[in-house]
Amino acid sequence: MTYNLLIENIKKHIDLSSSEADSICEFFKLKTIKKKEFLLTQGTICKFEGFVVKGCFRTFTIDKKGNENTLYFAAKDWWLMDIDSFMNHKPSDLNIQALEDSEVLIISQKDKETLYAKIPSAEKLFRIMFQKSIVAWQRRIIRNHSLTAKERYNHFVEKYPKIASKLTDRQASSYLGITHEFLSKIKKQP
Amino acid sequence: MTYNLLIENIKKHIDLSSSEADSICEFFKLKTIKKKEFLLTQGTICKFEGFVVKGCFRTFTIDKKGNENTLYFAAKDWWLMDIDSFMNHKPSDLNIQALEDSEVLIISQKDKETLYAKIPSAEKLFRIMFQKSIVAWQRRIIRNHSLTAKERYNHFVEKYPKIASKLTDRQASSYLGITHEFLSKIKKQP
DNA sequence: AAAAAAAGTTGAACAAGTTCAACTCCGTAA
DNA sequence: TTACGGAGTTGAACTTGTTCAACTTTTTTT
Repeated sequence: MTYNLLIENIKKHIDLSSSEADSICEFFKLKTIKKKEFLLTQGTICKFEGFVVKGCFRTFTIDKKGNENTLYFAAKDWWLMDIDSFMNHKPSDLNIQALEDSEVLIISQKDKETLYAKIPSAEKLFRIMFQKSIVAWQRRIIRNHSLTAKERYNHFVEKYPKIASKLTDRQASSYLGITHEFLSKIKKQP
Repeated sequence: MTYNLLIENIKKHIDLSSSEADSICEFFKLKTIKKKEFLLTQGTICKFEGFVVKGCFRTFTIDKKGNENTLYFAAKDWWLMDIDSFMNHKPSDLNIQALEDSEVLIISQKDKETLYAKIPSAEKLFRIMFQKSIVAWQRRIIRNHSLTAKERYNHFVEKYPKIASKLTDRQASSYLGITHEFLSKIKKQP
């Protein structure tokens, strides 16, 4: 069953009775999406939170200079949303695009509120998930400031080999914050 | 009273009865710290979470190359901690140093657990605070990738004028991810 | 008030990363 | 099969930011 992955993911963060697990799962609906299609586009309001069960996504923004900037990739077992747009009901700065045929468990904004209200441990679950997420963002800032582009590339490939293997160089470079031409040159270095 | 600032801060995030507010405040103790003293040093475990009521702090790490890297500044009305060390009871990578004589409301690791257990809305409070924090970290990543050093400097000074005015150029540059020499050159540009 | 230490400035040489243009390679649509 | 568009590669010129060293100014310590 496709909900097992979600339950296992939740159990990494908090202890959960199986009845609670089932109640949580009831709020999520499976959504199928094809390669290159968008789950969210810049300018629209993000009305969902998603958990990837199959495939891979890229979350990126296009800045004033027209450059694509990838915030993160989300493969199987990752969560997915524009947290700012979702929380504040405001137009998103982000695009979320499927890199391959994918499946996501989706919970709507409204259902998320109900989930928090009805299942007390949900607050704790997401509080802990968000804490862990902050740690990851902080580490990325430090890496961006203290490592060279080549060191960042090596770190990325070592830490996320499965995701890295699915990407074009252009996609990887937009995550690392460099041009694709420079990534090409980096990869040739000894 | 010094707890008013904390209560007002909390009310920005969730609705709170005055009895709940008082209960939360009871967990926090005032700590005074002098300029240049450390609230946390790299290698020790962060056993507290803090809320600044007076003064200003700098949270930074020293990398393998010996460079200081500032993760954030925290002035009055800001929260302060090494979230990774606090959460996982592991040695911190961060230093937290007072930039001037300061006062912080401190809650211990243990009391934080008790707070979550005894006051149900605390989970929601910190869940929401962490959400907002993630948005800020994500925006900083995007800025680091899409803006030049000069643009990042201008943004910083415009967005946090009070903090910026308290800093030496060296401290500001270590936040922006550039050398202090280059910041000096940037500031002279027209 | 003097001395010491830390912070800021400047210039020259250098390294890291970008831009642009030309070319190649590959998958896929016609 | 062709041709077309997207992805990767490469080189030359360029821009951004670093390094190091010397110097000045400000702050802190004694």
